[in-house]
Amino acid sequence: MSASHGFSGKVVTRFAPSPTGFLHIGGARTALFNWLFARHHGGEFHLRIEDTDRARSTEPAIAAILDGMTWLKLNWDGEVIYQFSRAARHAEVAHQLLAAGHAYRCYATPEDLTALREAQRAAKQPMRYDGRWRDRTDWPNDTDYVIRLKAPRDGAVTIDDQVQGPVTVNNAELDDFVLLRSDGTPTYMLAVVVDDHDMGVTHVIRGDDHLNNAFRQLALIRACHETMGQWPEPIYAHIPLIHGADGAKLSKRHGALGVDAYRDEMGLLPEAVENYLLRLGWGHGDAEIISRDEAVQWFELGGVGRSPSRFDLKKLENLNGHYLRAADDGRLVALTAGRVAATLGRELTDTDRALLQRTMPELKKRANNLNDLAGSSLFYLRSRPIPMDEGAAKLLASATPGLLDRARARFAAQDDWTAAALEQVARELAESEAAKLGQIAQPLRAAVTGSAQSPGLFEVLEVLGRDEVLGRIDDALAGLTKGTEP
RNA sequence: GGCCCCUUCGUCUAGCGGUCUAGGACGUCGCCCUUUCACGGCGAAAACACGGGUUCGAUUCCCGUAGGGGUCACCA
Repeated sequence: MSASHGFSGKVVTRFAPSPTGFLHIGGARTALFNWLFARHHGGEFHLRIEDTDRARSTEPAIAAILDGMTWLKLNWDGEVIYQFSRAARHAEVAHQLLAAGHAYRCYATPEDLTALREAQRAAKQPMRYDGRWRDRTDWPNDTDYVIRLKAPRDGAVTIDDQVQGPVTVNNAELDDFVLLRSDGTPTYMLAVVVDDHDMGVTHVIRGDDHLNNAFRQLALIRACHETMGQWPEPIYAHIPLIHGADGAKLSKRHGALGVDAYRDEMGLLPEAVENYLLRLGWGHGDAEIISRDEAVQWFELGGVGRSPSRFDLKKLENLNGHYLRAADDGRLVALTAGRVAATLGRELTDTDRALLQRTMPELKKRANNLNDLAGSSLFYLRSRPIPMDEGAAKLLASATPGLLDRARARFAAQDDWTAAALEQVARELAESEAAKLGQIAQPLRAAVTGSAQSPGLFEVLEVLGRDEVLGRIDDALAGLTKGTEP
């Protein structure tokens, strides 16, 4: 028997994270795929918070998930659904199943179950609930019980997974799992099936780690169908997990961070993260830079690979550099202002912002993330004397003696303070000194920017203005600096 | 350990029996541009895990082996 094949009708997907930690990169990709699939088919995408585990679910985690989804612009349709609020409905279904004979009361204590598992382990048998209460009716009347599904014991189930292909599991591998806990709250297995049904979810797209669960859920769905009628089976798509750069499970060390870390600590743009996540495990010919419109147009489950992929920060950063260069300058000013102000230790003035805006086209070519971008703009905004890094100090130390003084003299006499005119001055000086332009430009760059690298020197001189430039040269000549900075 | 899944350059991938002396991207290296660093341009090295089949023909299909991953709760 096969789960489900062709599909016609409105597509409904959902992203259902449990708020026990932050929205990590794998979850974000699952959300993205669900979002894209729904948008591609003109369907609906819902967000459901699986907070049935009261002890582990937290408010900050919920806030982080919503925040991350919003940052990535993965807008969901309708209200956020909190699973815990539907507990009564879940219990209702469990009791209907119980009444119909598709589920049963189990009075086994945790100690019984532990002993059972111990025995199975010792005998090298698979560790599964043995169904000891499956057919009993001699129920104690003063003891709590759980409700277990009376799962089929014979035959096999095949799921036609849209990513993994057909996967078959023998029912003998599955045990009678718990639907309703002894305190009356639903387990994940029950809650997912009931909520997906009630929400009209047509396609369940989730991490590969849930593939095994799909068989249990299908057994439950079929029991529901027989009990309550009209309980359609969703189409499944289990996407491969993301691993760390070393091939091991993604851990905090390699990127299993909250998406907020990508935004705040790493200074990445949401469109870059989206593009990267899209290409991780999915391809469309040779396409690398993919706009959101193209992604919506092209995305299909058949394009999702079957094997796990490794997280590659280098590629993400490269992509981020691409989107940084393509980003609007005003937006980049807004995104870097906070970082710049924090380093400078003061609020930015309108003049500062105008300066950032003006220099952004050149600065953004040299940065792959917002941290570097902010850092590269600092020299424009600092007041004298500016800090000098090691490379700059070296350039100054090895400069032709007296050359910087003579350059200063020429610039001091210069009226037309434009990049083109200043370059002309420098070239004339180089010629009269029989020096290469670099011999003048490099020490000058060091003096004026405090660094061995910067945007085009003459543009920098123009932006800084004559007084500031001459002052900085004087500082350098006097060996006056704030010391080295990283 | 049982069950399930996966396996093309270092990494992400294209390839859906012949078009593959295997394409693109990141990374690496070289060259060009050049006042530095970038950006940009050009180029190089770099892969079908292994063994059997099927076939006129396998990277593509099947079966093993090896390696990797997932999962086995009154967690989700």
